[in-house]
Amino acid sequence: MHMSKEDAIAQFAKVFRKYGYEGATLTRLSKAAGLGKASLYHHFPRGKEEMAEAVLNYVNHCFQTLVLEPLQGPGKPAERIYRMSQNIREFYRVGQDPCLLSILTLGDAKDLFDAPVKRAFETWLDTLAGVLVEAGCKPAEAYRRAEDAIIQIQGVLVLSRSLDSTDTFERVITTLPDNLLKD
Amino acid sequence: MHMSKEDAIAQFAKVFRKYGYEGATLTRLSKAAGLGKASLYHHFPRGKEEMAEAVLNYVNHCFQTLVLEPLQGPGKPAERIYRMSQNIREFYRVGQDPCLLSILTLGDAKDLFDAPVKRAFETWLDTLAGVLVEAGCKPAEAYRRAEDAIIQIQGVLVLSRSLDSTDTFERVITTLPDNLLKD
DNA sequence: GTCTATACACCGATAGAC
DNA sequence: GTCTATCGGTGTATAGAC
Repeated sequence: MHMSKEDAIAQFAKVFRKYGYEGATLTRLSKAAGLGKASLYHHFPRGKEEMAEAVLNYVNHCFQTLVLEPLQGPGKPAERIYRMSQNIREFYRVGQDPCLLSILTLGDAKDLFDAPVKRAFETWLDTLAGVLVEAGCKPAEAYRRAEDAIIQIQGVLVLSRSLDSTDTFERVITTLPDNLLKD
Repeated sequence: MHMSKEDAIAQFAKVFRKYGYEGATLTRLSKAAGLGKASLYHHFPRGKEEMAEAVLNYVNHCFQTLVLEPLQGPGKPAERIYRMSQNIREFYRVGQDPCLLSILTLGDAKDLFDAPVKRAFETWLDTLAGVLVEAGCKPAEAYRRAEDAIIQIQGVLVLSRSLDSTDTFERVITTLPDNLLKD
């Protein structure tokens, strides 16, 4: 391989995010990896489905590092939430990248990946709500606010893509910590 | 045709929403319309792209009737916003239907439909902001709140689909009018 | 206006040379 | 480990009978 397997998977992620599961054809994946189609099967014997699994694991790993670990790490709750917000800005490239998880809820991919996608969102919800409880929120209120934050992020990704603008994404990310911690 | 052209287009809409533009194959569209593939070309000579255009027009028309007209119609701003919220609940079938506009921002469809999709969101934003101005908001604040409302709706559609639950959708729609009109 | 049959490109996947 | 060549299937689209 010209690039490492992890680099290839990172390139695959771009293809799956942009075209969705059905639109991520072996031709596109092959070009993204700089390998012939047949060569992909040496690294991913079960084909496209295995490539998508690898992408999902890779993205979950990035998400873990950039979003979840800052929330669980040291520092005051407010600082941790600020760190998460800044890293979310990076993770979604200022709203220019669609969320891979949400992409995998469409078409054939939904049936293949609904369990891990659901788990990923639940983990995010629980982790964020945990920090808010630590900051003094009652559990029910913390969970509601965590939901609202994730809704805001997913929503602004859709709107940014539709309007082809990063302004609203910036605004939402900037105001996210205060919205979570208000009162 | 067993069904009217409009009925067929409504069936097409389900296919495009569920599978995306690339995943909406002629075989699936053919089954949805109850017609052979070749027959589709009698009604939509330019093929799949023309079918997607028809779906977009149809959905925009439904959206106009259910969401925009209530906002522009008679009654106090608060009543109109409440009516919009209830109709949004219906329009997205309590969060069980993905937003067709957001679906068309992915893959090949993005290049084909980005202009009309952008226009649709801008119209929604402007109409909603107009009502908030009428309710006493300053224009900048009204626009910001309109953005937040649409972000919430798009976001909760993603989350509802990912968690396979309608609870959060119900909560967001219920609290939407108060959030828009608070203070 | 709908159908069967078909054209041709591309799909995911495999065989086998190197 | 990567390639070319190829498979069977399906994609979009068209021709022509009825």
